[in-house]
Amino acid sequence: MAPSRPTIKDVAARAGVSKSLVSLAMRAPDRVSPARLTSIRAAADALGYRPNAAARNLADRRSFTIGVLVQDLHNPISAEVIDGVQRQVRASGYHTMLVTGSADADLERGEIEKLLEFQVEGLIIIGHRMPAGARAAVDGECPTVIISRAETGILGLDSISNDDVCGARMAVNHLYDLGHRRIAHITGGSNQVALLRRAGYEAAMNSHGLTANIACYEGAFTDDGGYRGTRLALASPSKHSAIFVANDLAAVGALAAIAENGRQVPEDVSVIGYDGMALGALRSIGLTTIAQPLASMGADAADLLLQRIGDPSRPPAHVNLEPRLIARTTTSAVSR
Amino acid sequence: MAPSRPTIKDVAARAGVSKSLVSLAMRAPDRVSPARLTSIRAAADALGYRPNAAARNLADRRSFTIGVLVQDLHNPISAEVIDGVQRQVRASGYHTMLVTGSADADLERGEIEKLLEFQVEGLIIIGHRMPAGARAAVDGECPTVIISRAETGILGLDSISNDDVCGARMAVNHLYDLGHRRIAHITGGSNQVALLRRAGYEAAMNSHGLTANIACYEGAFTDDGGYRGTRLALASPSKHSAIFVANDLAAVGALAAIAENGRQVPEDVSVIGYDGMALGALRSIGLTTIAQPLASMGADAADLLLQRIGDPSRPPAHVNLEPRLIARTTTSAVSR
DNA sequence: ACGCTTGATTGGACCGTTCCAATTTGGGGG
DNA sequence: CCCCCAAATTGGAACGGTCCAATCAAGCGT
Repeated sequence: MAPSRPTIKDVAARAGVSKSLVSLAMRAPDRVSPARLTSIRAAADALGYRPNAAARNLADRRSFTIGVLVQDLHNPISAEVIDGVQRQVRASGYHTMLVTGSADADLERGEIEKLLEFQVEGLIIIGHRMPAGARAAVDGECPTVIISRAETGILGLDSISNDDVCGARMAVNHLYDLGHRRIAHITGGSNQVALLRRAGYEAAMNSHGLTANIACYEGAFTDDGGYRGTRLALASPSKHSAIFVANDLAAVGALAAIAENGRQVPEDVSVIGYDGMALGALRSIGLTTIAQPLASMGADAADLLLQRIGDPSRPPAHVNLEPRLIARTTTSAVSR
Repeated sequence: MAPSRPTIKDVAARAGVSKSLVSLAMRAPDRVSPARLTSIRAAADALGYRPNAAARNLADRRSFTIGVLVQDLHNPISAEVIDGVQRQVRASGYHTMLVTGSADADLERGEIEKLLEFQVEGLIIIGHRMPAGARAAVDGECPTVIISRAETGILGLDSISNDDVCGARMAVNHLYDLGHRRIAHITGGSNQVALLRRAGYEAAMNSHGLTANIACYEGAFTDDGGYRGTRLALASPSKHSAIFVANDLAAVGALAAIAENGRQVPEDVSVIGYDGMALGALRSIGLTTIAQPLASMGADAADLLLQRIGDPSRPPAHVNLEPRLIARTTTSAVSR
């Protein structure tokens, strides 16, 4: 019932040649005579031959595959980064093997282990968390690039990130240019990324001479975090005319808090987020935001990785891409 | 520089035993004497030994891997389905290899081909489009389950879907129970899924004796599609008090159209979507919806696949899961 | 015609495992 | 003590490819 897939040997037999020639025909068609080539090809698809990757990888001692660990598949941001990675990886004749991380560090480690067992030639980690166990395992064994916003070059790995400090300044500058002075910040918690964005906010405020107006409210990178932080901000005596929220998801939460408070966006309060997730572009939301160049980050990561595969001794590089402002409808000039 | 990974042979040498014993120790530790086991293990991790999956798969003639093709990674729905698949697949000792489809049918076909070369033991396709070229390739070669809302058993494949007709009726019934009678439907276009939902809407309207009130407006499964369809609906002379939109994304577009029209949700118009995407749960949106049991669909698909792997001759099964209503804030009793 | 170069083809070793038949060990019972 | 059996261990043949050195088959210039 299970005639098990035909092998190169079967093809050879049917075409009346040696298996070596079949192998050659597959890899370098121009090195076998046209006549043989034809009959080999005929035999191959008469039999429905499909090369066995395991055997090929074993013999080649390489897999032409690069592994991608996505820590949070639910984050819509991941999809875009993956697109970028795939496009670039494919263009170089490599193939991609995707694996999802999870809160469970052991599972995550297991996934990486699998990837390594499969002899991936490189690893791309998408997410801002360095898989704990994986670090050691990966280190020095397999070229790795981490796409994240944090851990800037702390490890000896290549990394790609967006420039959070710069992005945060862009956000503040945008509001400043619109005439806002009482600009509050809803933080994203105490993780690396959130701290950088906060630092950028403070730096920009300072450079505009608005040191006295700096006001940070505790939030988180979630709908709820933004909602709660914003309630705090609205309750404060200082009447903020604009709010820079640590990420888009939280900014959407901020919108809810503002509406609940009976104020209008952007008439009473302007809101700007960070990330550029597709969600913000929806008509009902129209969130102004600082967009990370997600696809580029993916593509650059792939480039970096391929370079390192080519030259493992190259010193680790850290690429920090500049995000860009997308002005939509949640920000407007301050009203007198 | 590249000492290339140690093999089972290196471990054997270092532990002073034969490679066969090392192999055995890895697979069935209890069949090796404790003393040897200890020294083998010591040698293994002194060397940082990691089994070579290619070699193992070759020798075993199986991969313990199942391939997953995700047609639209950007659709947040995919992530949840994948979660379900992974959980179940892992529980059975299998491993998952994820691959993304794309608009380009050739690329998609290529990805499936790769999966098959890797000797995956089964295939799960997430998406409502049957990868054109893949169909033939896959057919009869590799157990396959398709998770989709359409193609109900048309193919000889196992499939999982949610019951769109039933879900649409639930949506209408919910509105009906709230006292609504002038219920409009914004369609999702002319694809299979959209048609089923529309059919469910019409059936429900009929069974409530509201045949005369049936009103479908052309839309699409996008933010914009919902927006446009809803504008049509609002412009019509029949004053609809409630709108059932073909999916959540479009429902969010509907919300925008309604707001733009100066009406309130749910006071003036109730809105209900379909899918249950996470987005709808955001505070700013609070969309009432018919939620597909995404994780269950994934898990069931995995189960089905594993069953079929166990018994390839089992006749194809089609599981149609019932969705459930999640009432949030975009629907309320009709106001007199 | 003839040795030669060149291109086409082949046989067999090898990649890192698993598996099985065969061999070695280690006691226990008589 | 020796014999026998079970448990522990080993050697070598697959698995399905790739690659290389060796063999074969043509042309070609002189």
